[in-house]
Amino acid sequence: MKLYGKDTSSIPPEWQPLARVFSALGDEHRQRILLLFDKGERLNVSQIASVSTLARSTVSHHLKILHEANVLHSEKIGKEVWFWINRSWLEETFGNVLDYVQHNC
Amino acid sequence: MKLYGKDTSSIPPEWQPLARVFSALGDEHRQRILLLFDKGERLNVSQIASVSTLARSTVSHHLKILHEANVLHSEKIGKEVWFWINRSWLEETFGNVLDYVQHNC
DNA sequence: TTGTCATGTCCATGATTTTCGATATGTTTG
DNA sequence: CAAACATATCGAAAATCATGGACATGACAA
Repeated sequence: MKLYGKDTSSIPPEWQPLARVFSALGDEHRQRILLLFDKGERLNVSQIASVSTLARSTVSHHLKILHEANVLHSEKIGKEVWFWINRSWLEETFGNVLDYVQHNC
Repeated sequence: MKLYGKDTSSIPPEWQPLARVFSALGDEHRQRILLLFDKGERLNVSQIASVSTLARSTVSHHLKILHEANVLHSEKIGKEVWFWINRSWLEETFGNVLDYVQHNC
């Protein structure tokens, strides 16, 4: 059994950024938001909110979580904030997970 | 913008098993439990509970969620229930995700 | 059969997260 | 500058989830 520290109360530091991605994606609304993006597309908050059943402020909250987990990039241009998928981070993250599974499971 | 249905209130059916994996892994205690397993190792509930700060019934609860998400296999042998990582499912799942990211993001 | 052990389930409490409306901030436009 | 707009943040209510103790079940051992 692999133990990091004396018990299971904490995640090894190198797994923490990854753990954040999973937590961010562990919500149906956020999963659904991600699936909205076409390849390379950028969407602003209004566009996302307009196809959502949620209030605008709630969408904003979910976008913040996705952004903090590095899943989405964002850039403010004028009044609007544009979001797009952080492809390289997701590739790296899931590449590492797949690697881990293949070599350690 | 890719829309499944009229709004963002549901996940396309083909994504649902995957969404369940993310939800299951979106919790630190469950992430930590997974990291316990050595390559090919099987662990029973007592072993996992003994290195956890959580009560046995709570560990049981988390194991159930991981099992329902297909992340863990389980088999009852005598009094004990043994759990092990569903490697092939995780490989397939994260392989698909990586593929999706590489071709659609 | 009785006792013990490993685990699961139920229930009530507490903690966390989600949610929306109101308000605040910063930007463009008239 | 004032109005209109896009978004973020705050705060409180609602919903969901995690948690542990008590009890139930099922297996083995005496």
